[in-house]
Amino acid sequence: MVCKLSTRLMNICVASFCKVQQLEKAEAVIVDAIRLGTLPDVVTYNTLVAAYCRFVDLDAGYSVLHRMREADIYPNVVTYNSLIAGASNHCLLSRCLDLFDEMIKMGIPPDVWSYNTLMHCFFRLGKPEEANKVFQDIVTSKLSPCSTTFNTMLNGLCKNGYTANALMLFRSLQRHGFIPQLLTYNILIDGLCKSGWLRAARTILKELGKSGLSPNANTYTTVMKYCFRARQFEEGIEVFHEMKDKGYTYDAFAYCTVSSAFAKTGRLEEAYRCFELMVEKGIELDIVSYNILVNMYCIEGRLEEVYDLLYEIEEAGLKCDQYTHTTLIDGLCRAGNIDGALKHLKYMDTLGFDSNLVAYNCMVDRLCKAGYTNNALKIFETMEVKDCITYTSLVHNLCKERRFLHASKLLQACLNRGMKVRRPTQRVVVKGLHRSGLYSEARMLQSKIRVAKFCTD
DNA sequence: TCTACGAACT
Repeated sequence: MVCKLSTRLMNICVASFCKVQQLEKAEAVIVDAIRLGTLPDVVTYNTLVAAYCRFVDLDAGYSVLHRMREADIYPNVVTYNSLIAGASNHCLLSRCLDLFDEMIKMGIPPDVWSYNTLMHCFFRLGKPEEANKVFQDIVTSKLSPCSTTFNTMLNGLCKNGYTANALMLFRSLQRHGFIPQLLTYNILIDGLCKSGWLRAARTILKELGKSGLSPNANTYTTVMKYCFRARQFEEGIEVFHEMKDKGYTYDAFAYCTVSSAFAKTGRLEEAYRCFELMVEKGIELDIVSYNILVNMYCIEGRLEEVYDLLYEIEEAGLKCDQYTHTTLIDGLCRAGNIDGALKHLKYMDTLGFDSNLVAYNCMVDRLCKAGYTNNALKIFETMEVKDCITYTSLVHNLCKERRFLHASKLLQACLNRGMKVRRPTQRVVVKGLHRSGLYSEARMLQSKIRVAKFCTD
């Protein structure tokens, strides 16, 4: 009995250290406990597996699995779920699936948590069909779906562009007696806003108000972000004050949302003030907050100071990510230092990020805006991956230079690749072709637009 | 002891 109690106490200590990312201290607790005669159990090891997967990497989590085997402790479904989550967070789908095989071979049947995590992994990788298959499996199998199953599904549908399906699923769940949680509302409000379904988002927000639940800091931050994005500043600031009145303390998310919105609209003094408030509150800056500061310096053209800031980021033990580099590249272009931007872009290429697409797009867009369309086209030719934003920047600027035929060819290439192009962009090209007397090209483009519309509808 | 939401770059 005494031993059991001390194992529980040890586990509470280990979990507390793991929670705040102090893995060495957690390990030290275990060493001390063993010295005093208390052996770690499966819960102790599971806590470590989860922490190593979250804060280090999957292999570190896996090495704890080996340690538990050496200690003759058998992993259970929670152990594997932590590993699956680790694989999922690093987008390692094949490792996720291997772990499923491994646990089944070991006689540990996956539970609804395992499947929820797999579903989330498919959604994160942009594979909604596979995620939906997992969802259907959960619903029709003996595993009963839980609220996380539905929340994960709703979130995944929204993030993968299936907003209408998410809304339909939500209504159908409600008809079947599902009581939405605050998290469910937050997921839907953000998802609907992101897809531009502002009216539907407002309806859900109203339903949240009537549900007896109170919005939290997360809800306020989301609503605020979309007010700013829709250029409804006064409304956004109102939400900001309402959040304060309701007694919510602002966290890094709220401060970052507001200061970045101010910066984007040229209200730099207010942006800095907001950022300072965050620092005064003692909120530790993470890489996202630093990136917002980098952007503010770039907007002001304080590029020398940006380099100091990059140094400060590394000094703080953080790592510059693709946003940091992209923001700097954009800032260099904005300041007219195209050579510097190109140099940094090449440097970024060597850093091994998943994608440098946005950085390339910044280069293309800023070159176009500065009137160097041919240089932008040269960069465009070297790009392996392009998206509709790449094409749209070029098309608009070619039109500005009255190079409608070239714009039309690019627009068609874009449509042929199945990318969506905004209506105003299409109209500019068609109108330009007509005005220049290029009627047959205009007809060809219009028919391409119709076919593309038919395919996407 | 394990899963799901909000902040940054065109």
